Amino acid sequence: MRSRRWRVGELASATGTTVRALHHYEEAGLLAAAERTSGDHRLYDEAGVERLYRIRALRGLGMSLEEIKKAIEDGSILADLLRTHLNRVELEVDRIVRLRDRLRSITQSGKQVSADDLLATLDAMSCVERHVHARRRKKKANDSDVESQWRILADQLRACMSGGERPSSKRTIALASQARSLMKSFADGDAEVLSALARLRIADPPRDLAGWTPDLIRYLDRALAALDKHLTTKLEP
Amino acid sequence: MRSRRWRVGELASATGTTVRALHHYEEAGLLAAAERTSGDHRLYDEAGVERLYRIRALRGLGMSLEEIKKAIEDGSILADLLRTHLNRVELEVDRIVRLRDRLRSITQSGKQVSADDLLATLDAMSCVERHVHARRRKKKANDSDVESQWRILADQLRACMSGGERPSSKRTIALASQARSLMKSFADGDAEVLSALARLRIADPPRDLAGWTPDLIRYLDRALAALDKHLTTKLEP
DNA sequence: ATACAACCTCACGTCACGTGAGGTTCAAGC
DNA sequence: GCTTGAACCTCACGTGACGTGAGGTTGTAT
Repeated sequence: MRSRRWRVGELASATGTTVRALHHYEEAGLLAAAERTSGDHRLYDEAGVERLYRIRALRGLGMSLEEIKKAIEDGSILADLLRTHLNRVELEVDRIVRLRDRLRSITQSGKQVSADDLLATLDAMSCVERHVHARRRKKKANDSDVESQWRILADQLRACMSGGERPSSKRTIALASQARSLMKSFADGDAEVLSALARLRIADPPRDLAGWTPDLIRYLDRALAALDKHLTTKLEP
Repeated sequence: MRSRRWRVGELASATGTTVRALHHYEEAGLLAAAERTSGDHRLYDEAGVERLYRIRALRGLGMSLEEIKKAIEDGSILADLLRTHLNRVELEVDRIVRLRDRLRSITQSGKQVSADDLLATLDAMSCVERHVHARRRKKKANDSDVESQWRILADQLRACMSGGERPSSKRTIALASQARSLMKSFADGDAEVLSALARLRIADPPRDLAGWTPDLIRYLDRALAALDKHLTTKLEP
């Protein structure tokens, strides 16, 4: 029972990547060939194809290769990643359609193009590019600050949970709001994708920080839901 | 009559770019502030906003900053660039909708995801990213080869034009086909955008190559149109 | 005067590859 | 078996559009 195999050029061409990228992923410890021929040619299998999809999807979500490396060993379910990816693509469709509509309106109006038109167009353009920005912002700056904030937040949230406070209590909601702020700084405001990433245990809160146990994360999820409900109620026009 | 002014941070924030990028564009000779305050703060005007739009739109079309610098001094009409940009965005909408539809179909099917599904998804993903690839491919490799090919092609096409051949003659169409191949290698197959870029005198054929006069470019345009008509007639099922 | 945000220039660093060099392997055709 | 050319290998320098931080000045509000 010999399963399918792809040489590096075949895989690159079938997936629209490059041989160089596949080499690079192997060097980076992300994706090794299933085997080598006697002549040392790489042969990838179906598991490799799936792994390549994971790599490229997570990269599209703004993660660096180093982060992808960590995330990809999680044994997360492919279907979850597909859903997260789809959510992200839906957002991108919305953004680019918005830009298209703006450009259509400008080019069809026959009037002189105003500076405000161009400013708004430029802003829409940067929204389309936003995922690239998010990737590049993931630098070391203030990592220790962010980590200590997460740790403090975990302590406070655990006190609420241990003390039997409902996720919708005033205090818990305030902490959830803080958590949201921290999370926003990671993924540039895409709250919906963020919560999906959190479920994938990829995004903040960092998994390797003491205190952020699965039950605490679930508690935070419920607090975030309560926060959303609270905000919706409060903001009804 | 004092027109509007933006400080660098205001412009960056209104357009979704960064202060650093605006600094960089100034260094690169792409976009200078209209004036400076007594404290040396930059002040941009409406012409600067327009120029920033041009820069970002051309960058989105895959050009390097150096190429943008050349292109932007052409005195081309803003409306033409807006149209070209819109054409490009329409293509991008198509591509990302295709990817979204594929992801929807996979996540909703409830069946095991096959390697072929993933291969096709990865390919669709790379189509979405295609403009980034085109930018990165503009390297020195084979520039002299490409230039000589363009030169030879110009000579041959001029012979047809001077000899009074219609753009739809067999020989002219064959040359147009060759031109299309050369153009494809530049912009990764986006023929529609390519012809728009050619009209903007941005893309190939290179403007600084002897022989590619405006009348010859117009002749090529007509030959390309005749080629398209010829192909459509030939390929009718 | 003080405080803080926004600004200035300078300059090293980034990251996911691109590119080319120099060589080997593979497969098809004769 | 030999030849040819495409596909493959490893190695390693280079890339480009900024990101980031340092150290200082300017502008505005209190």
